[in-house]
Amino acid sequence: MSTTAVRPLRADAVRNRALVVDAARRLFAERGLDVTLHDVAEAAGVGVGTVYRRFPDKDALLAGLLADKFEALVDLAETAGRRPTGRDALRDYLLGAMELRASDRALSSAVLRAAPHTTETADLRATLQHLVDGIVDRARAENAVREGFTGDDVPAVTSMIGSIADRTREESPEAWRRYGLLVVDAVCPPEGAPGPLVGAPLPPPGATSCVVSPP
Amino acid sequence: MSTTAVRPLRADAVRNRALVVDAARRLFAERGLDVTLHDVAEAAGVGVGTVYRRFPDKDALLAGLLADKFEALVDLAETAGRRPTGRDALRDYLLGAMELRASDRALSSAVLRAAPHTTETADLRATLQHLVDGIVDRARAENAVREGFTGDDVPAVTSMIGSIADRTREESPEAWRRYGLLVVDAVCPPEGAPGPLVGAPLPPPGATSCVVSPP
Amino acid sequence: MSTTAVRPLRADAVRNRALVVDAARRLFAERGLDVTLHDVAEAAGVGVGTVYRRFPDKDALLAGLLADKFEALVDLAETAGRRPTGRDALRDYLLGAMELRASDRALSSAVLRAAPHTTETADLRATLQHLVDGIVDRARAENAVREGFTGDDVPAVTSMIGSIADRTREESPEAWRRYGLLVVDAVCPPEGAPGPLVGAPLPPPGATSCVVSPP
Amino acid sequence: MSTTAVRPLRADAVRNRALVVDAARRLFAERGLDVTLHDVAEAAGVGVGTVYRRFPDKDALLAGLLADKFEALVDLAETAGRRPTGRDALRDYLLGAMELRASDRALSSAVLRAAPHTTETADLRATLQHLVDGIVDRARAENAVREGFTGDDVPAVTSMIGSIADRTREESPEAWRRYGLLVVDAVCPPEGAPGPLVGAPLPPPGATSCVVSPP
DNA sequence: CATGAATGAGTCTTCATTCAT
DNA sequence: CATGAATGAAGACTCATTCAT
Repeated sequence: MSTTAVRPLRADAVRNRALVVDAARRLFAERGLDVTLHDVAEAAGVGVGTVYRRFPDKDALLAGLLADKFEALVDLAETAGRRPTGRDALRDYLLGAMELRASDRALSSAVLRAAPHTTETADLRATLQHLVDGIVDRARAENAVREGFTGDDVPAVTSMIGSIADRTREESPEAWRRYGLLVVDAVCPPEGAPGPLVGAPLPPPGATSCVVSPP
Repeated sequence: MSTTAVRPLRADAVRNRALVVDAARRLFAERGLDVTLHDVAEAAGVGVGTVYRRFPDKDALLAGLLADKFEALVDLAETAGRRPTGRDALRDYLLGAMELRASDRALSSAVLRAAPHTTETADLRATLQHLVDGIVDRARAENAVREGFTGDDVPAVTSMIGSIADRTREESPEAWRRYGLLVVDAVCPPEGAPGPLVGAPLPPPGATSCVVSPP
Repeated sequence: MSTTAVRPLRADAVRNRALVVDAARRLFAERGLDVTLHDVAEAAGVGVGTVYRRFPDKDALLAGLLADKFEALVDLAETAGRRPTGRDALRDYLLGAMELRASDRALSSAVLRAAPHTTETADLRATLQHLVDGIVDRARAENAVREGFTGDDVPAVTSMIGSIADRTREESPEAWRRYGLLVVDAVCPPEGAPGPLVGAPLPPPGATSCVVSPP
Repeated sequence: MSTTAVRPLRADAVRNRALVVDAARRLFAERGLDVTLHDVAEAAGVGVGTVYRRFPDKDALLAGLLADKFEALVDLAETAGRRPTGRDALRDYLLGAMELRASDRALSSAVLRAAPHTTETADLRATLQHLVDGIVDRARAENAVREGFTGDDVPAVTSMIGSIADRTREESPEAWRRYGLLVVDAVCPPEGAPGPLVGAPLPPPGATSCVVSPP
């Protein structure tokens, strides 16, 4: 009846789940989807069995992380939504979402998989979509959006940038911004004329040297 | 695969090599990098050993496919370069490159890896880069390019779209065009004002139903 | 296998580890280093994975077996060391070591490899060397040793005989004794004059018939 | 009718066979039995098929090398047999045979296998055995041989030393002499009292440092 | 005859997942 | 409930041997 835990075991479970999720987030972000669940378990300081008790399989674990990300996106959408203009709100949200996506290597891979979508994420998705639609609608009302662009396009442009980030995370973790801004400008142009691209082009894949920023 | 063979392969070897390459291209395009070389061999109708005879390892095979793609890109750049205006040339090339990239799932993954870059691909890359730089320069001379954009940015924007294509190849193989055009417009705006986005937003990842194009 | 386990293995793990070690010892002894770990696993009645769980790779497994043998040698050296004369102690040890070595085909091969020497075996080696040096020193004090022979020569003469045993284990498992005694006599002559060689010459390699002992 | 080759093909064949045998001898001696027949073929400058045309399989090739060695041993036995005393003849032969054996890593491995004995080697073996028996008999007549030792024991003691040589070829290619002489002295003592062992004990297997010779 | 292309069984090793303790 | 031991299906790669050119 009360909200205090009647069964202490539940508390342990919660703690363990958190440990696993934290470890998984860290490892997946660092090393991508190739981490084994043994690695996750070890990093979390629990046995593999415990991981499997909390998450039926690897995909479920990814879904859990995904849920976390959706929460962060919801927060972001709420914050961005408070900007006075729709344009700023949309630009803030897009860049913020790209940033989140860029900070986590596993996310794109996870998104590609069919399985990881649970009811938990479904609910969060719905909430998020609603908020984002609102933001896009406001910006459109200000004539600040490329014609035809809708809230449903947002994940696509975000994940596009994520793929760039995945490729460059090691050498220049901020390289994605150049293309992120390009896309944001294309979707929702800034107030004045867009300036030159920021940052430097990506070193062509396979090149070992890093190109320096042009003057 | 290459015109620079040191010694002409025997007739049957050539045929088998082609079989392997074709099978590999098809399987990699369909199923990504996870295909085993056994699968490739089987699809090609040869033994695994034959695959390993032609390509020391999996990466070498990917490098071979990559070389093919680079050749196609070089062709594309040459064709596009013949357009009267730099603007058209650049837009043609970008869309064409996206198209090529979209048609082959393995390509992006291969590009991410360090190994598959051989001298063969390196040479092709250099040629390609030269052609593309020329195209971008022409377009810039016409003031048709987003300020700051260079030839080195081309692979990045192409691969960005490729990642979209990878996600949607199954359900709607042309979905990438919506975002491809968005990006092309951002890099090199069309003559008049850009119209509305083409196609429909992506079905949000995880959704099972396929959204139909709005009227 | 070792008394220095950092953390006691679970009961079933201990049992399985023993099964693996036993099977490995048997198979390696019978068929040399060419047994696969699948064979070992099957003979032990466990899955391959279990073998790999206990021993990171094949060399580690060999190192484990080696450790066992070193323990046996240490025991032997202790027992032999209790003989009243250094001469008897040394002769006992040499023959005993040859006997151990002759009973296990994998041992020589394992010794040839660089990898299988772990800290565990290193410690045992040190102990063993100390004991053997003591025995040799005692025998030398009695003037019972070939001039120049040291404790460091012991492994060499033992392995020499082992190579003979490897070749003859199938047809006449005791054939090595003839040469073992020859060498022991050379290193540490018996009290009186050495008698005739024991046993019969080896059937020349390649001969199919087995030579019988001369009267 | 004449001894000049009527069929030039035969000449080619002989040349190729020699190329293969030379390459094989070199590679097997250097790297042991693990060399592939591709390596042999390449080193010989011929195709694999040619190797298989000359030698039905790997074992047959080894048998061929073995035949070479037997020829060398026959030469050696003839030379040694010319020494005035049986003692010197036997000691010469034993040491010489050990030397031959020590110079070739593949030999011991080959001897262990059942297959490689062909009629060619069988004949050579017989010749050799006859010569060696003669040498041993002469030495025995001089009372210069350990009682019970026969010509049939010669291969055993030689191969014993070979196993030592195999283990030490890399680091100290002459290390086997210490034990070779020990065994020769045991079989056929020198005129006076045997002096101290020559050379230094083997570094215990697994040790990285090389023990220096005692004063 | 020589060549080297093709074969495919066999080797080692990894890892997602299950289940006894 | 937590643990980590056990499982075994793959996967990448090798190489002795055969056979088409």
